[in-house]
Amino acid sequence: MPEKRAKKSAKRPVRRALQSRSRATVDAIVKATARILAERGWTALNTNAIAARAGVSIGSVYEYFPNKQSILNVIIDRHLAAGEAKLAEATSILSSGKDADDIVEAVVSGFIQLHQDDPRLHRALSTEVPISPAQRRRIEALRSKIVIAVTSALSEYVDGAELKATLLVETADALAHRWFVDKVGLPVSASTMAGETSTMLKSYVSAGRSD
Amino acid sequence: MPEKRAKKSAKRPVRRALQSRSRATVDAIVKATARILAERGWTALNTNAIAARAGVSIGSVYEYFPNKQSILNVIIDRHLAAGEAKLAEATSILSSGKDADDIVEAVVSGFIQLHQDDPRLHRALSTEVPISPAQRRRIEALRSKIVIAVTSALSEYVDGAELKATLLVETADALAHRWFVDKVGLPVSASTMAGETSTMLKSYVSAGRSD
Amino acid sequence: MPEKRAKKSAKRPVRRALQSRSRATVDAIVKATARILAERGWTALNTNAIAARAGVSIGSVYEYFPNKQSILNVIIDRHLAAGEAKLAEATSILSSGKDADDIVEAVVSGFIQLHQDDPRLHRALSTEVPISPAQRRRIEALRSKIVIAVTSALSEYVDGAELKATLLVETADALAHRWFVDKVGLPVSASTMAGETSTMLKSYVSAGRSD
Amino acid sequence: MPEKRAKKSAKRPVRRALQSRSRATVDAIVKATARILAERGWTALNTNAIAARAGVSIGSVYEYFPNKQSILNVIIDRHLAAGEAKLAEATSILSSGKDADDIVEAVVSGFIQLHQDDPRLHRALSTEVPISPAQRRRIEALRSKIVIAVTSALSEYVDGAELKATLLVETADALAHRWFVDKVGLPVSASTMAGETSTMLKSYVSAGRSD
DNA sequence: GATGAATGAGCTTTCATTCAT
DNA sequence: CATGAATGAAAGCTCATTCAT
Repeated sequence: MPEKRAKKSAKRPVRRALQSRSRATVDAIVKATARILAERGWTALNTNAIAARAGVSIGSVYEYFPNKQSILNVIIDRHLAAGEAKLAEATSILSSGKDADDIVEAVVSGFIQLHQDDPRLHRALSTEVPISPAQRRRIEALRSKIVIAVTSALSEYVDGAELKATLLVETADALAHRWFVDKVGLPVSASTMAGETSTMLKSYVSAGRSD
Repeated sequence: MPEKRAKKSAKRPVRRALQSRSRATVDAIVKATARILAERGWTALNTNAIAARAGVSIGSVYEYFPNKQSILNVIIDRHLAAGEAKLAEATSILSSGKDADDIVEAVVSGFIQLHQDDPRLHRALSTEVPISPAQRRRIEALRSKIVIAVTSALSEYVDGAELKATLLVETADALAHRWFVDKVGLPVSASTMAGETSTMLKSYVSAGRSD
Repeated sequence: MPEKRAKKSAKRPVRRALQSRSRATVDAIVKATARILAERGWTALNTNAIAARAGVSIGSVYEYFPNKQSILNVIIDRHLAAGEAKLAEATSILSSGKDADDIVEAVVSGFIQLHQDDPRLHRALSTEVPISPAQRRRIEALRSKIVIAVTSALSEYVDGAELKATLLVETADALAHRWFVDKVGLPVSASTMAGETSTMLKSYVSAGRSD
Repeated sequence: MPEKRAKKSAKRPVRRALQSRSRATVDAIVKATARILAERGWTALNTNAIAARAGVSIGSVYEYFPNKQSILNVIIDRHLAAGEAKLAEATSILSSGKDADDIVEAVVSGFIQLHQDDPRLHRALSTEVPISPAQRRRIEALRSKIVIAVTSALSEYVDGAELKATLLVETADALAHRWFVDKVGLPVSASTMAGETSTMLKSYVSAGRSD
């Protein structure tokens, strides 16, 4: 069995090669899942379809994932990671920001960017896929982090920063979802709605400030 | 033919008794469905569970509903009907309202009342249950009606009433959902959040008005 | 309860009236069954459909018939009775017949008349409805009777009457079914096929006769 | 990459082994279906019984067949294929035949062979199983082909070949069914009946020929 | 007797998961 | 490790039959 010896004698490279192959397989599975979810929805998502779409066997899917939910968890995790990345990115803007309006602008545009990236997948994740309590906690934790960051950024400009940050974040998130994911019944374009959203929130955040 | 007369005179009560039995069965099925949905979620909702929870046989479920989805449709319909009733009720307030602030108050409190009624069921319906395109259209139609009513009410007080009505309705709906259905991560009580929501929206709606 | 006394005091007329009502109900059920069978086939035949079509309640169906099969049995029985009636009628022709050709003619036209009466029902009965072994025996018994009658009629004209009668009866039955029930792929009209059938069978029956 | 080569060289046998396993499963399912149909009839045929009898799980049945009807289609197809094979085989006899009697003999014995092969299954297929319109067309198409072949074979010996071929084929088919499938009420052995059938048909076909 | 609501065994089918190859 | 055939619990639904009214 030459393969076996090869593995033993040259563990590192082969392992690394294998790992990259593994990673590729995992990635193919996750991407296939996301594609099916975005294109055909939760009801059409089954493990055989995932395997077929990923170009691997169903056995391989279970080689890398203990069950179907765990694939979804990866997708949700990636979404949350994207959210965290966006948060980190925004934090620098927030901290280096000039005034409260810039902060509102950063929050609103941050959520819009988040929802504009693959809105069909986003919709599926937020309205079809059953979320486990653990995932829900992770989502809320991220939300909380964002609120804290925004609170801290706002606190030097306004009073009652936490309350305002909470409203700002929730409203920006919900309305970005409506304008760019649901996209229905809008009297004007989504970006006009986004502008109006900013206007409303800037006015709200700045209301009654000390200066 | 005395039997015939006897039968005729007896038919009504029997018929009525039967009808009330039927209605009770239908009601038990719908209620059981709503209960399971609220308590154990869409994933746990199956026709056998519905029958068991309703205390009827699976056959009775299919005596009154052609399929599983149709039971859900009734529940969704009832929810929409509740929304429409609330709208009708609010409309009188809107039309007899004194100023723009009253309108905002009516919209915000209307959505809060809507979301406070069985929030777990509300959550299940809005984030788990697969909604058919037809149902989605009905939901959007109701939203649209509400926006129109609010637009009309606002138009005598402010400029750009439609845009403002849209933002007002969407924000009120989304935030009421967050404060009273999701109920997570709030720095203060839900009703304080609601008060803040009203404040923000009143200020937004009244901003830049002519007088 | 005046009805009850009425029943007791005037048993006969009421009983007869009831019996005729019963007979009407039974008849409606049987006719509805036959209609559904002829029009929509065995797969569409269920007891609720029968009750609805007969204009009676499902309970009444089970008042008069112990189960679904027993309704079918009545239909099959009626068909067999029609066959027996046709046989009795034909027997007089057979016995008063002038020659072997008349006998063949009588047999062929007898089967044609049998198959022409409601061919869709006939088709359903012969190719869809599951026949119980008991029914099959009854059918074979009737066949047997016919063969015996034909044998007896033929025996004064030909040798080997039983063999010839068997072939005659089976061929006439099978071909009448093909020409008038299946009605497919015929190069000429069904009645021309029937004429040819007679010709063939007359020639066969008369072949090698003593005269 | 020795593994790859090893895999490649090993793939074929494995693939073949898998294929033969699949084929064995498919075959077991089809055979089980045919057995149940022959022994216990259409009423007793359900997918669970098929799986149990085939010694496979119900899941495997649906791995290879999209639904119950498709299993039956395979059986019907096989029957039709057997009929077509018999036709092809008979055609050579027909074309190389010496006279009209040989043709009749070939047709009669062809149908007998067809019906003698698993007569119980044959009976179930022809009198119980619901045949789709498409299958019915296929059956009639085969019948039509046979009639055309026989017509062509007969046309050099007799006048009105098509009419005679139609009667010949229909009679041979129907009577072979009666003698070898239904097997009831025969005064003499099935093969004697078959001989008589041939005699009748030979005489009919040759009647009124020119020579 | 008549009614029709209720019953539940039993059917077809799906799909997450396992395991022999 | 990869494969994909096989598994079987579980779901949706039908319909002959029963039984309270």
